[in-house]
Amino acid sequence: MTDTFQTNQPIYLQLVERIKKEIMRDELKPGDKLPSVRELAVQSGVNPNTVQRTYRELEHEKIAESRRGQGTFVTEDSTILTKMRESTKQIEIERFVIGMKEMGYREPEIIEGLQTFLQLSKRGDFE
Amino acid sequence: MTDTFQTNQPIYLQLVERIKKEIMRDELKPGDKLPSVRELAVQSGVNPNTVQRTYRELEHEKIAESRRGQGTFVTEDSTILTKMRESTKQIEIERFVIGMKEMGYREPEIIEGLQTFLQLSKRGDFE
Amino acid sequence: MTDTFQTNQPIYLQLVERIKKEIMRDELKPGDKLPSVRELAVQSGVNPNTVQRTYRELEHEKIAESRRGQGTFVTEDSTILTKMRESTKQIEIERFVIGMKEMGYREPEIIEGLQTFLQLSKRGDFE
Amino acid sequence: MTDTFQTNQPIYLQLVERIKKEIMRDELKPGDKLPSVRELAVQSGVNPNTVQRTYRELEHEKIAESRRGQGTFVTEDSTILTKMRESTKQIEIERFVIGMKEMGYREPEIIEGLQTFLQLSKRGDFE
DNA sequence: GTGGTCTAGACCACA
DNA sequence: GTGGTCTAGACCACC
Repeated sequence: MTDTFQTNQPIYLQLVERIKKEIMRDELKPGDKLPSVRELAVQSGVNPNTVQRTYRELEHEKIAESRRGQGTFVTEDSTILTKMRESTKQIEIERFVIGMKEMGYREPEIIEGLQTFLQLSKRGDFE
Repeated sequence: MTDTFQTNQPIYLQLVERIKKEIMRDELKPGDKLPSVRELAVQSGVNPNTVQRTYRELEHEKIAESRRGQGTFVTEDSTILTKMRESTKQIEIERFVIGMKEMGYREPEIIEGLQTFLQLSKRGDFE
Repeated sequence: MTDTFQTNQPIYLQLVERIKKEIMRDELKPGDKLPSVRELAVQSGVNPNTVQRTYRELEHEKIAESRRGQGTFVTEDSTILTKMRESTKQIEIERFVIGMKEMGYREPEIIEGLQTFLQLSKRGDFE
Repeated sequence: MTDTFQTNQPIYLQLVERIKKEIMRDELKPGDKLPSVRELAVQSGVNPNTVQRTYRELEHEKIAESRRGQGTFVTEDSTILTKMRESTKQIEIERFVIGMKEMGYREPEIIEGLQTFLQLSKRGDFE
């Protein structure tokens, strides 16, 4: 099954994001084995080098750990993972609020806009 | 005065964003003249080519128009500008919500997180 | 001029080390431009991708900064560089002492062995 | 009891180092029997193949010898062991000094840095 | 089987 | 010209 990727962001970063989110959603837990480089490459319709780079990036961020001859694993250190989830949340919120304010919206408008959107999306497109 | 730019996003896009936001905040109004390419280039400490590309992009989105020998101007057509403001808002909200949900947060948590952040930022760091 | 590399360590890391040491010896100063990827590749007789990886690693450690279309530069932030020099020194010393102690040497023997070596190397092989 | 290993160096080499150091500290003496492959494997939480390779390496360096059906033993030839101790010491010292010089430190600074470190570690963290 | 490195060569985006 | 990404394919080291 070949995945689809956006063109504006590097594939390896899109893979990083995807895996991070799987971790944050608890679909991947501390110590879990990630698919092998070659396996994910085939799965995603991507060159193994690209997956390597993905895993290397995750390792650099201490989110995963590669053991030669064994595989790549989600870190056992769950505090790193909860920190990641929390900081990603904060960054996401901050970016959103600052963006909205730079567009001239004030706080009540921001909250209202958000709630309106949530209402609409409830009976509609996605969960 | 040299501005600072992020390294991960093209400078010309950062300039586009900046100008769009000035328009959305009504600091630039329909028909207003933008600085000349050379002027903005010097001001921002950027290559004139980069500013050229910025203006080209704004033109392409019908937000600005160049008049030969006169300069570049914010479009007179204010409906385009209000549309832009509205759609940017929607996109921003949608991206935020989807991002949060992909991290496993549910709607009440999203709203709560946002309000907590607004509370904290009220007595604090930035406006 | 093709360089020679050891076989036990990846080339890209050997390049990283070399550049770090040039910085620590003040042969490269804050803000200096590094050779272009392609240039260093030719100089070192190595594939450009390998140099890319070198620069990417340096960037990850905040020691260098790449600007697309312009080049790769030693960071302007000299505190990072002095910190690097100091911590590398400490690590080197610690690794040495621990290694010697694990071999059963005691402190006076370590210092004596070092001084003997320095004496010998003074009238001899290298500076 | 599972040991911990660094990820950047092969496990079998880390085991080699560990055993060599036990010999150099006289905790293992000429003729002593090393643990069986299976025993060390379980002890260290490592694949038996990896221990095999460790012993093969030690044999190759003439530091240990395997006797079919009996086990693996530290060599009786104590001259090999003293030579190893001496050459390892020299290599360690040389690597240290060269490293420091490549960082731009001069001889007096090297000695001073070392002594400072020894002072600090005396009243402190480890023996 | 696993991950890690490297090359050759292509194409893109930016300044 | 600069850096950045990706592919194809090879070879190595480890478990």
